[in-house]
Amino acid sequence: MAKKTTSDWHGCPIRYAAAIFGDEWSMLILRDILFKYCKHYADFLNAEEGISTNILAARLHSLESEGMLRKLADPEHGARYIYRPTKKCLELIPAMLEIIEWSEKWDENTGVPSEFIAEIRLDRIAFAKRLIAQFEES
Amino acid sequence: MAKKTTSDWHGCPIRYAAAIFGDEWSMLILRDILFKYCKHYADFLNAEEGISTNILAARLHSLESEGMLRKLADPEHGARYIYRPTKKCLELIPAMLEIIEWSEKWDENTGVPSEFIAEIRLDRIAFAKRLIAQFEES
DNA sequence: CTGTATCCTTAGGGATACTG
DNA sequence: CAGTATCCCTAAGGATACAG
Repeated sequence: MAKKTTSDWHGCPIRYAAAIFGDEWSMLILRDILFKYCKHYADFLNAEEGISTNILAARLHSLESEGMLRKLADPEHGARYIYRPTKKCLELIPAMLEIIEWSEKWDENTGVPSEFIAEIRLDRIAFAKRLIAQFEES
Repeated sequence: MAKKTTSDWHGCPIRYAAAIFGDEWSMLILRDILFKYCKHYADFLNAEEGISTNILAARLHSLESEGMLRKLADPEHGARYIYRPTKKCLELIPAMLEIIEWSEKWDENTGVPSEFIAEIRLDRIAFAKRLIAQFEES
């Protein structure tokens, strides 16, 4: 099946969500941008899972065209860009937190919680608000 | 990328979730079983999106092996089976509801809410409890 | 009805080279 | 650094036939 977009596939909320992040790489990119502060192309490229560069570029374009990411010139570095979440993207955080909570409960193989989990556990709501505040001031 | 399973891919809650339902068809099957009371093979097969039979069979096996579905003999019909959600699956409902709420807000193309959305809107929490009650008595 | 099995096509995606 | 372009391969997935 070709990857659906929201213009192919709407009218049902689950289908709509599936069109935007219903594939493994998009979910991981959203994780990186929402919870790991990834900003630059290389940050995503160097994530643990090892996405390849062509796939990363395609997914970033897709997420940008779906209104999830903004691509901005990096004021500090001439030729660099930074990717930031849109409001639409940030508002996915509650859903992501529910998913995280569910996975933590059911993944028996997790073993020691990663730093990532530990940080989010500290205070989920405060964490979400901090992210949204970062957005407001940008 | 070959479809990952939770045994390939754990240690991160988002990755774990992506391995289970991080593809379009699995999300839609979960929708059908959690919110549309689909029970029989044909119910899934005849869903609006038109999944093909080989893909459906593969996804049902995958979801069953991940502990999301139980396949039971249908007491009322000799050769038929019914698919029912496990507890693990039902506990995904809060996350699904968050996703639905998010999609309803951001999908500008939805137009008139479907019966599906309307029913869930009635009372999300009561709806979820009803589903869980159905499970308990089964 | 509930699937399996098979054929076939295409898109997803890995590796890598290359460009501004 | 931040991508784009190619090559190539595999697996996802559509269509359809068939079996219990």
